[in-house]
Amino acid sequence: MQAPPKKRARADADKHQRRQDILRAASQAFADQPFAAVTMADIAARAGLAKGTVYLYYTTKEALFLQLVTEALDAWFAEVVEALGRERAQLGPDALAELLVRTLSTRSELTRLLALLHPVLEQNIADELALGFKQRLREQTGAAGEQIERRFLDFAPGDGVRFLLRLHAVTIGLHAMATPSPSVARILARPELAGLRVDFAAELQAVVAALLRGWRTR
Amino acid sequence: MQAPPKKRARADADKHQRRQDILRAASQAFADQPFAAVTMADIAARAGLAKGTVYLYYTTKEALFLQLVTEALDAWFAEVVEALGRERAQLGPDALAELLVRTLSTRSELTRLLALLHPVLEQNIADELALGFKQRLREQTGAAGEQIERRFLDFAPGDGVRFLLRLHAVTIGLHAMATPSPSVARILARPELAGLRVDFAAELQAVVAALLRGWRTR
Amino acid sequence: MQAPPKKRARADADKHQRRQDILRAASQAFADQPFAAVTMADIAARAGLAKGTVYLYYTTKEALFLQLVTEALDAWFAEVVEALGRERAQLGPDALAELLVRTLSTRSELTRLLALLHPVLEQNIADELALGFKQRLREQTGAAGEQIERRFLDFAPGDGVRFLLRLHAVTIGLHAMATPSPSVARILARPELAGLRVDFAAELQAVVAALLRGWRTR
Amino acid sequence: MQAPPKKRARADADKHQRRQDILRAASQAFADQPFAAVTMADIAARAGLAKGTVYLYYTTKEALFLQLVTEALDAWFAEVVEALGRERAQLGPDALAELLVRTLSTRSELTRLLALLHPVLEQNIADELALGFKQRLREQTGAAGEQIERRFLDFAPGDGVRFLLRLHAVTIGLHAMATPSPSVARILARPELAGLRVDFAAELQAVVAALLRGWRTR
DNA sequence: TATGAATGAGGGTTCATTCAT
DNA sequence: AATGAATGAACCCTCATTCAT
Repeated sequence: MQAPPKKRARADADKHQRRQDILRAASQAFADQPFAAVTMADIAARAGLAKGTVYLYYTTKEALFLQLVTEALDAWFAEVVEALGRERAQLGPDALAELLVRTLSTRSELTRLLALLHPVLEQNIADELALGFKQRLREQTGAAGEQIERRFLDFAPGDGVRFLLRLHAVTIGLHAMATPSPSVARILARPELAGLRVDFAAELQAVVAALLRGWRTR
Repeated sequence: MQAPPKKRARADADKHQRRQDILRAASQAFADQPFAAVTMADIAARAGLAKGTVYLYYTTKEALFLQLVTEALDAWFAEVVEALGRERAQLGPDALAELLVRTLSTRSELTRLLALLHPVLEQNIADELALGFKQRLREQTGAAGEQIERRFLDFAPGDGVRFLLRLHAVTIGLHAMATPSPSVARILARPELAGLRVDFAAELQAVVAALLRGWRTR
Repeated sequence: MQAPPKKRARADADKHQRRQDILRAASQAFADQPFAAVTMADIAARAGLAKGTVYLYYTTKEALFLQLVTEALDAWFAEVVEALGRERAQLGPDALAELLVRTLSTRSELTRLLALLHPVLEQNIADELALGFKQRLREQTGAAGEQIERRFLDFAPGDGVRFLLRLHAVTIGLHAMATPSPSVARILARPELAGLRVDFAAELQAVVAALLRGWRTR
Repeated sequence: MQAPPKKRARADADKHQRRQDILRAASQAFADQPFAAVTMADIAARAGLAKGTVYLYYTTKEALFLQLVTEALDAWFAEVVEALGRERAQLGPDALAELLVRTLSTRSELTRLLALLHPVLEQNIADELALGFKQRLREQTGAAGEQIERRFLDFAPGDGVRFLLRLHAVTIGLHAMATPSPSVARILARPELAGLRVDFAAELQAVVAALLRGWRTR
């Protein structure tokens, strides 16, 4: 009982499709288990490919997931830019925070990946790949940052990028705190520990709004 | 020529001392390598003990490091409380942020451990241990939170704890972003990517100050 | 259906025995397959041990087999020295060659290992191990060399060691040529290729005798 | 920007050229790394061909290198025969040895390949190929052997071939011993281990000369 | 004939943890 | 309480070879 070999991807379009297939397979595998538990063999199997084939498209496991981050970030940036573009007037701190939190809190894959980005994914990738990722990040951050600067009065030039980086940090941290292990989740269910529970979306909203409200150093 | 077996720790004081020895050994080992690279064998050797002995005092590697976090947090809370106690008057956002950042940015072991806490340390510990840790955390957070509430005008009751949790999140996130892998560090050295570099202390100061400035929801 | 864990080897004697057990297991596995085909898992299984346990006694596969060479060489040197000691008078080239060939050609494990020694075994061992091996080799070669010098008139001081090294080389080379792959063995069975067949013992005898006969430079 | 597909080799001359190109590429790749480290992909790239194309000309990696041995041997035999032909008179053992050693010790590719021949190259080739190689070897050995018999008084008919096979064996063995791994080379640099160092050319000269000197069984 | 995408077997090694002594 | 021998799961990646295009 074995799947037939995949058709060979000769044209660029086919290759691109294959990369996408692998990415989808990785995304699926990542959906219900932590990064460390996802094996390349599993990804290959889900994509209907042999193990070695995956390595034709991604040189390492980290490189593969870095691409996943890239695409998830792209999608998020696109949504943010689009949403901001739809706004006619300036946004207040709460409205801006709400827009960002809404787009982030529905993207749990992205937030999980962001938490992985620095301690794991960026640890085993070629310089070239890292460079590409960072340059793209700079561009996206730059473009979205400018867009944000136009929608939020208190932002001076350059503040958009600064803000996005800080949003990134807050997202990472809150995500970690809001995602307890099963064991810890049980503990936190106790009433007396209610104060330590973190609701990702609510906290993110609160923190980002406050950050924006207090932005101007005066 | 081999070290003689350690004297048995019978009295409670001896046992406590042994636990401390192990903790110091772990701290040393952790100082110059990442968590994953620290082996229990290494810790045991540094403590002059056999591998098995370490397990008499800490049931898992994670439990051991959780204790390390506990002590590092204790020390930090103590310093914060002490420093706040020394202040006579109310503190402004910048001053409060400065106090917190100063005490945090000099404790790199603590910040590294905090980044590990949720994704790693809390993954493999007994419920009992997790409970103890969280309860202590609640107490410390509670006490320090109250103290902070007294020093910062905009804080309402309960805000101290909330703020500390958010500080925790920001610390985790900024630490991750400010600690690139060697490969990524090389990349970020390029002038055009200057905007993506994160200076832990400076950013923490900026974020925390803004957070405090914008605290009051009105 | 699983073997019970081996009793723990605490005493030095027990540990030595365990090393021997592993060595025997490796020897068995090596008897009917080439080095590359022997897996550490196989060796462990034959020794009734877990895979990891083997690594407590030998740090790498190569280190393990280097020990096998060591012991096989020890045994051969012992036999040679003993046999030479039994001779009362000087030996002629043919007699000396015969003695050496007899002791070598019955030790196919040794000759196979010698062929592996330089291109494989010495490739992945710690300097310390390599040093120990070479020093022991020097001692054994030195002792056996002196013994030989006493039994063969044409040898001047130092010639014993020189001769043994050359014997080593010839052994390696002839063994390689006398051990064709199945495919090549089939080919060489053809009558017209009879001239290319190499009989290890016969050739070794001829070469060594000639080498001795022609030793004196004069 | 990619190299265009190579023009198709239709004429026999073209095909022969392509085989030569591949051989040259393999030779280059083999020059600075061990056999195992040379990949077929590397060879193909150096030859400006696709991986699959190489397999149109050589069925396996071993077959390719066997051809390399063949050519290197051809060249050596040619040089030897030519050099012997230039000699007018008989050669003494030292002179004959010197001639052979000179021609061998400058051909490190050949000696490296010979060391590979039996344990590696002859392991994975079609019978047909092995047959061709052995037959050619027999012819070359036969021709060169006869030539040598004419130049060395002590040789009886058939001795030339016998001698060449033994020369082959000695070459293999001494090459292995004279080519230590980096680690072992470090070890052998110690003064007390000087006696175990093997200088390929010097040893080969000594052994071959002795072999010749002692040739006549009487 | 040329290409290069696809295949998939294959194994040494680490190390947290256990438990006999 | 201390020891340290024994356990065994876990896994990425390479690369010779094949074969559809």
